[in-house]
Amino acid sequence: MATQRNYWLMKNEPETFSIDDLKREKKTIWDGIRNYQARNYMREMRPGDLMLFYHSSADPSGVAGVGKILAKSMPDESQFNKKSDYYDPKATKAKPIWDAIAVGFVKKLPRIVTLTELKEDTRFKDMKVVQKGNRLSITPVSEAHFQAILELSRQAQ
DNA sequence: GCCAACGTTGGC
DNA sequence: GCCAACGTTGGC
Repeated sequence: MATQRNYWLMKNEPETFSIDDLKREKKTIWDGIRNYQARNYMREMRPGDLMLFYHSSADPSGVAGVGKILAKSMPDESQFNKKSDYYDPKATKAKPIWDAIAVGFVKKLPRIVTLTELKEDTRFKDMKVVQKGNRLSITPVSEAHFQAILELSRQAQ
């Protein structure tokens, strides 16, 4: 039986790393996630899964592109690095706490599908990212929501 | 820059 | 194991 492909949404501030950066670098290691729920979602990711690259704290905030999960999650090296902002003194090589995930560039959307649009369209009312107070940087997305966002990006706003 | 939401920490 | 204090996220 074929493995089910899953879909995700991953937030990042474009000032730090944007869809254009991913396009230029082709792939990246998504690290620095320090939230257990987000980490657990990373551990569920499988090669071939697709993700919506969401620009947060941006003007405008919204979905900017698509990436592909390239490999299963691995220990996040920054947790061992005392000089890193993401250093975690509780983590050891033998017992890592945090994971990172390799993400490849797939495409930049023709235009950003903004958070405002997603909130105004009742089709997306069950999406985690539009729900009030959701700060989680990684959330699962249904295939229907994923496809609908790509379709919206092909239409003028 | 404000602040609501909410996850984490640590004293008890 | 409770919960107050604190820190962070992220839209506005």
